[in-house]
Amino acid sequence: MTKAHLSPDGLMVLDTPGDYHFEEALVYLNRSESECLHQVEGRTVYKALHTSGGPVLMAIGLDTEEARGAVSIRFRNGVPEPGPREEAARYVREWLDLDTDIGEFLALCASDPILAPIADRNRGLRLIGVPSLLEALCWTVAGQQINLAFAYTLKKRLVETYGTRLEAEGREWRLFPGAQTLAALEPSDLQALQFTRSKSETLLRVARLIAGGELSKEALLLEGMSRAEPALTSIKGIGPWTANYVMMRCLRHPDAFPLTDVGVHHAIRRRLGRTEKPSLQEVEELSAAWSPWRAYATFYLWASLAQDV
DNA sequence: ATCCAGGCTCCTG
DNA sequence: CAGGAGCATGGA
Repeated sequence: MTKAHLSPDGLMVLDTPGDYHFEEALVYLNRSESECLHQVEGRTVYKALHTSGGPVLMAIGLDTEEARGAVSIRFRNGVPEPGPREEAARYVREWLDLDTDIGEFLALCASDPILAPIADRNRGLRLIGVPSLLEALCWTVAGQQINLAFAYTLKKRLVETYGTRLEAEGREWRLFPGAQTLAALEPSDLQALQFTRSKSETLLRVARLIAGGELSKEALLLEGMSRAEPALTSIKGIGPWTANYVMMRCLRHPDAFPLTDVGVHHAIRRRLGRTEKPSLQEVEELSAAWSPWRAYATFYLWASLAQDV
């Protein structure tokens, strides 16, 4: 990965894998009308981000005319200093998964009866992440045992009530609330947004751990994935599904696997042409063949849910 | 209306 | 330890 630099006209072009599947990345990013932390317009994704130099608004191009075959960034509320610029570029690289060689995964898919047709149709799709640990945990806890539409509604309420905003281009852009802000709340504040009592307590627990420095992405990554899972599930309200979801989308462990995920079960059922969902034991057996790429298998299965494969 | 949704905790037996 | 109820609400 080479260092991204700013062209004289203000465009930052990021090295992008030659096989990157821009279209499906855009489809995934644009899957909910209620998404409030970024907005897709054509091949451009607008996203506000906190940096050490303050919030920035990015227009992120995915294979646009001004940067074919690449991901590019144009800053829309003033050009930040080199430091914050690099932070923004790093965020985008991680978010859009620009640095993973998925050759091995695709080879594995080729001989897998469940994944082969999905990989065929989505070849080159990368795992869109959630780089912020707080945001990833909040999103995942919010999404426990409810449909995705309602999960987006909850997230939107949380962001609109407690998040920060950035004014640019004549409108307001939302940023996820900071850990300190959430840590100062009471469970009833979140219950008012229709989080369940249990989810409210879990979110505040997580926010306080992060705000107090007892839980951090850096430490989890440093300790390694075999310790990250028990570290996460030791937090009340965070079970194996949530831990693996976060390991998959935030910690970027390529083999994380949310075994009990109903989306995964549904996708497998469809691929097998069944009417009944597979048993957990069957999911375990099938997914064993996807190791050490089970997180990518999961993401591809999710993508297939919105498609006719 | 009824069932299920990108689960987790707690309580049985 | 495995199995099941309760949670709490929105969509289809």
